[in-house]
Amino acid sequence: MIKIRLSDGSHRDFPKGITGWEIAKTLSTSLAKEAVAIRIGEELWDLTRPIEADSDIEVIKRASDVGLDILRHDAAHVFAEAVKELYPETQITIGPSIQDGFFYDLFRKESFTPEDLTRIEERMHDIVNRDEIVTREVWSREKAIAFFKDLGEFFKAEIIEDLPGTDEITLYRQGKFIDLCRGPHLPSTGKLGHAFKLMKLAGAYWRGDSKNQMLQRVYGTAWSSEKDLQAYLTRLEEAEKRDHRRLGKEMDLFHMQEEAIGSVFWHPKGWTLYRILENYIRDKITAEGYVEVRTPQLLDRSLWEASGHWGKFGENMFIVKDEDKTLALKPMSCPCHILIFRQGIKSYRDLPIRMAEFGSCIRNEPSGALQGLTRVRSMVQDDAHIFCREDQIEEETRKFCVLLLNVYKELGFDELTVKFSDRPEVRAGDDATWDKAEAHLEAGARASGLSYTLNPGEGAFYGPKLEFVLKDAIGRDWQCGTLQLDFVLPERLDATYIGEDGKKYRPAMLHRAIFGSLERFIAIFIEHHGGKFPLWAAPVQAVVATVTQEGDAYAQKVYDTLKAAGLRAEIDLRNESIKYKIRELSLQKTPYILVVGKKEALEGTVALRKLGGEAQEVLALHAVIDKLTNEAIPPHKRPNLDENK
RNA sequence: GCCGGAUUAGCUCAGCUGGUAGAGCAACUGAUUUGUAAUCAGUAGGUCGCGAGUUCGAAUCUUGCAUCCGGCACCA
Repeated sequence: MIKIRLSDGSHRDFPKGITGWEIAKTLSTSLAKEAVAIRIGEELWDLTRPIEADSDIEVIKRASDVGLDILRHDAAHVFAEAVKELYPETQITIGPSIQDGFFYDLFRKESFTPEDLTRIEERMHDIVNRDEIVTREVWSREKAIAFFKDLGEFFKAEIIEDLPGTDEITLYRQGKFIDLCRGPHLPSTGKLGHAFKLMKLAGAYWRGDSKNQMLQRVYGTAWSSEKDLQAYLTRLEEAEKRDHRRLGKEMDLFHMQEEAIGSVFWHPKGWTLYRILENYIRDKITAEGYVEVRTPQLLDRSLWEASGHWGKFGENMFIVKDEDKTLALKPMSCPCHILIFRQGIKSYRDLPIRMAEFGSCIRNEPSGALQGLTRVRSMVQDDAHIFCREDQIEEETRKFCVLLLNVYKELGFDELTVKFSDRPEVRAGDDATWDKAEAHLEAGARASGLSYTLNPGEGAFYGPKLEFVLKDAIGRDWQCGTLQLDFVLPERLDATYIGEDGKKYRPAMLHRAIFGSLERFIAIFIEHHGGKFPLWAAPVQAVVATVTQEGDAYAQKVYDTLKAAGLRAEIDLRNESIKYKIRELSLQKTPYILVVGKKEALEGTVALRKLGGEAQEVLALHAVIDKLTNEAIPPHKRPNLDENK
């Protein structure tokens, strides 16, 4: 007999060699049904693997995070089995579980078509129905390598060859299919169920390296129940409805076209939104002691060579020839800000200097990277560089973090994660400089009280960075803000200040942005709100709509009053039914519709209808103005009741 | 840049195996003067992304290019 301690703390004795599944069955039949694996100590085991010694175990249920992960991995195996049955000439490579599902990378001369995916998916359902027993086998490394080479699975053989350490590897067999895998897996393919779907076909490089062979990647989604699968598909549809490219067109905010790929044509409403957000952030940084500058867009090659950008990003810069000169469109503003800093002599008393610019930057992004407003070639950064003494780094870092958190919160983003990215392989500056920079930035991050995760090797070429990732209304992560500590550029471009002792010193430079690029941030802002902007940011805040032409004169008066109160209003006098106008204006996501007819004209009132609201409110005109102007105050100009105490 | 898919009226889309283009909405004109998410009727609108080829004949087949979409790689 062996002693098993369960996750609720209770102990039970079981015969040696009992399996996790058998234990689950003794606990309850429903638990056994839900079980997909067990956790034994730190390891995850198959349900059918015999337990030989005293252990702590926990039954993993299919709907749990770990359970789903296992389920999705099983889906990947069933997928691979289906592929090998239908297209035996295919080599299978890796097939991990990922968020919401799994993928599998395949190598085959012919391309898979969407029709092939349908066929494969059908076969997957067959395999689940066959309920093939899944067994775990332990092989020697040599045997496994030889086996896969013999099968013609050269990618698999290469994976095994590169596995570190152990001489033994595990394989899982189901039906005629056998795959390398650490496991655990479900006891049989039937346990997977049918809540999966193949989603898309894509290309992916072998081992993630663009120098390698391109493989065919198939993405699938898999869930513990049909209901969860449906919920997921519904979530995708909802995400599609708030896609900024779609809303940009529907709400007439902007467009893009072939003649200017990667650049935006802002329409009046979109540009209004743009200016609102730009002015908002301008107000915020001005209050924090930033000064704003504007620097050139076309700069000589020699500057970019000196800064190091030419060497690292030369290929991604647009070059302009002028007689015997070579100029580049600026891809970023930092060298320019150093050039301003260098004008005149700076004293230690002048620091910190927080120099901001809404810098128009142009980068030749790879064509395949372009994506709506989120990845463009022509963008504006809410960029600023803080020149400071070494002993000011911590405080400046802390201040920036506070500002950034406040901005995100005011704009409706409540959840934030932070990543600390340290030195990349290809970098400028010596190791001692990097040691110092990383230590300072970490201290600053700690001083701000933020918790962060390490993102190794992802720093900029001139310094380590903090990356701020916000979560939108439907749970997607977006990296927007950044704070980068740089000792390298001030050195390369020779920025100095005079210290207390009259000697020259190098300032430290903090590169920082809250939005990142205005274009990208606006895309996120649109998607986060699904086009239903808070009143202060809505390009059109209110539309006066008449019931009949009898109301025209009064409607005009209401409209004039709104405009005089500084509201962004429009008027709809068209000869259409009020039903029609409301429908159209609602689809345009107009925050407020002010319906006026004969009755309102007589009484000097307005029937106020809020977007998304069922009921309307009949108010006196002045009351409507009060209500709207009050609601339209931007968050940073709103009196903060907590602080007024 | 790489892999796959798409590109038809202002928008959303239909057009099977090749016989030379269609709907809804929008626009325009007229009627209607309407009370909270589509009033009715009529009119007009397209070298089917661009170029080449096959064919008696190409939106449809082949091919090159461009852009977009989904990934991969990249992201100062």
